Amino acid sequence: MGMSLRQRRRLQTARDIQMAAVTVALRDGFDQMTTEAIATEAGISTRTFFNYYNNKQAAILGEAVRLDVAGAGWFASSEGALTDDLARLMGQGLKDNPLDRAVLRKIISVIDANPALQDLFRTKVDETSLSLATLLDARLGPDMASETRLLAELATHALTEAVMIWAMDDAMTLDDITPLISAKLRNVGKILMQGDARV
Amino acid sequence: MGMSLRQRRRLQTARDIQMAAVTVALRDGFDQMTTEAIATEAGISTRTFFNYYNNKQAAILGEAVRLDVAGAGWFASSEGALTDDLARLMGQGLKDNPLDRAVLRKIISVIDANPALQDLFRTKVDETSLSLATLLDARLGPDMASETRLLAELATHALTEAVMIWAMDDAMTLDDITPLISAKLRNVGKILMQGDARV
DNA sequence: GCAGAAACTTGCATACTATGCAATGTTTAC
DNA sequence: GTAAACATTGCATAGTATGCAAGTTTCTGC
Repeated sequence: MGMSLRQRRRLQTARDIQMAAVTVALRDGFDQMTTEAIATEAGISTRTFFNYYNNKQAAILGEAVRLDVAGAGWFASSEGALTDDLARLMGQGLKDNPLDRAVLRKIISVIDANPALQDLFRTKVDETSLSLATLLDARLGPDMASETRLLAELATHALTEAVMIWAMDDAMTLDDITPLISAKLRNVGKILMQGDARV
Repeated sequence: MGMSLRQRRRLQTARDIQMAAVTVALRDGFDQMTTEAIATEAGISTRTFFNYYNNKQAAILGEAVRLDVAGAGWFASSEGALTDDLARLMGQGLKDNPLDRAVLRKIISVIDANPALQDLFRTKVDETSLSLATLLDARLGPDMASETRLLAELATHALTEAVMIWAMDDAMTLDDITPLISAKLRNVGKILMQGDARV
């Protein structure tokens, strides 16, 4: 019931290309990096490169964290604090989408050196935001539709920050991410209410 | 003290190109749109097009709203509700960067038809976020550094949503945007605190 | 006003990105 | 074992983007 040979090869090639892209980006700089260089490094033709990724950027950023919307029915009806539930939801998402710390660090290096990639990274992360908005809609009801999107983006940004911190800190485990997100969200909530008597 | 002839022409050409880009995008579809078509529509050479914009996307999205960081000293030391002050700050930014409702509507049409542009639009908006983060740092102090960025992004997203609503609703004035942003932020704050006893 | 500096437009050359198509080879399913 | 599905590749081609140099317009200081 494991993957077929074809599927395993495809996945492996996709990873090889990503590694090659990151390697070349760190070596030559992102702006100087050509698809030809990536293909050569990965041992494939440039044509094959485009069979796997639509462009260079996509090759460097991997797959986005995908939330298991189906398995998150509990979220809509939970009575817990929203910040905690959001954090739990995303913490679960991370466990379902294992990240390689070493690869992530390299990716972060490339992003740090190329601000233009930051946008693409956020865009990638915001794919998560979409499924989250659906879940929030279910929990908060239609009255809050306009705030739902803001909240979803806020939560995914918090997730991104937390993942970055985790990637850089060997002492952290994946389990430490959930409370970190929770704390971040709660702090933002507190700050937002600062000086506001209308709570 | 007015702009020189050169400056006025440059600005006008930049606007002409943007109009041309939007027109062509609506006519041919963004994916089918070529730089050559834009240049022809704008009455310039393709080479000149690239003297004004780095790429097609940039030609469609105009300049980002720029906050007047220098003139916002009041923000750091204000005692008012943070949500209100943020809204006021961004409302002021809008007045300093007058938007053309008709053009904005066309841009929104193009974006709606091309999800890929949504990311770029947000990226554009997030340029505002950077200056905002600086101001928030000054107000909240170094302890809150990690939440500052989240807050800045949240606020700029709220700004974007409010501007979209304004663009679509002729009955709204620019002055209506400030309280709208304020309300959105306050609601997000409330929702974040939902079920949280630790306030 | 006029001369020279600075800026703008353009064509041309060139490197790179990205896609379609067709040929060939590999894996899968029955 | 065979046919269908899928993967890799080369080739052709359209489009993106930049550097450079030549020609023109605008600006600056006198």
